[in-house]
Amino acid sequence: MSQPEKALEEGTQPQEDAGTASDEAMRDFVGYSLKRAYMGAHRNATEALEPFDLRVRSFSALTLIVANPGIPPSRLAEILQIERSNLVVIIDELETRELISRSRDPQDRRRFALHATLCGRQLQEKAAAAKSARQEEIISRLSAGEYEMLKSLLRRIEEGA
Amino acid sequence: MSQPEKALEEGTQPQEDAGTASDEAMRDFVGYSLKRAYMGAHRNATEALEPFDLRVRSFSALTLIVANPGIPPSRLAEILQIERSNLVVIIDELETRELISRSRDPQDRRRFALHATLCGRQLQEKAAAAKSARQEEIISRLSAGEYEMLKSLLRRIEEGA
DNA sequence: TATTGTTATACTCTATAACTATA
DNA sequence: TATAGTTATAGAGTATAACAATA
Repeated sequence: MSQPEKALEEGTQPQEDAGTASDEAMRDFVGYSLKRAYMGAHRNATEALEPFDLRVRSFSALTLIVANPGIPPSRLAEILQIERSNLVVIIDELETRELISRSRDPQDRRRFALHATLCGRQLQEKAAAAKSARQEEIISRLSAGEYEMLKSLLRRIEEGA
Repeated sequence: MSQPEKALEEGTQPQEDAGTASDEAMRDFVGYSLKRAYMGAHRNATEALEPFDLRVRSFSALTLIVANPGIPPSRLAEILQIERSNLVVIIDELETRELISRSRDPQDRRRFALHATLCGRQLQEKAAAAKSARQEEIISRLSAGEYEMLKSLLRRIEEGA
């Protein structure tokens, strides 16, 4: 489809001038553009969640617990694609702040069932609204159709990788 | 444009069933999909570059040095959006492997001018070809038009953030 | 006084192994 | 024997402060 070497051969000719240095040579690697877009969105989200004392990952965990009451940590780790061992500290913090509760699953006492508390649901709702409002600043330049297209294309990239 | 809370209210109704747990509640946050697509692409790229003993970041640095001969580390750090102090170790490794060379800029002796060696250019070319071939596996499901659209949309997300 | 490259350091994120309790 | 949760730890990646050389 695209030849990344192209930029080096015909596009920007290598020049002995540091002032004109650009990242054009990396732009044919879609991962490069993905990373930069992700980094920008992540910075944006981090700032939006800061007033709620939530990091992006703890917000994601809280949101998924609100949406999936009773979810066990193992399933949550699987969805978030992080190690169970690394999820523990996130859950610990959410529980300490009384945003979620841990209770043993009666069917399988190895498992915990995670539930958001009323306080947790309320915080999640406010944080989600703030995050959405902030996200609007980024995607306001896209039409509704373009936004749906972007999500669809990202989904296909994700599934292909 | 989109209301992330929607999924919780009308889409997937919170069910006391861990088996049906999904990440649908996070899908209205474009950063979530961006991260997953980026992570997949990064894993893919890491694997493609492994035979060349290059990490994604050192490949990016080498590629930009090949494309921009004489670029100083400060400009390279700026383009890659990393701290100068963290770039030092990357440049050190590329120089130790004799893929690039450091020489003082005669105009401004504070600066270095970075150049790829012949060996460095050859390795970059081979690695870029392997990375592109591997990338094809991901984007082969997209038409040429969709691929260009994706890159354009990512660019606009990046610029808006 | 400001900038470039550098070192040292700390903090976050991620990955792995081993343990316990349950199945 | 296998799985869920947990602990400890090591490795990346990232951010900050301070310094020497140069402008």
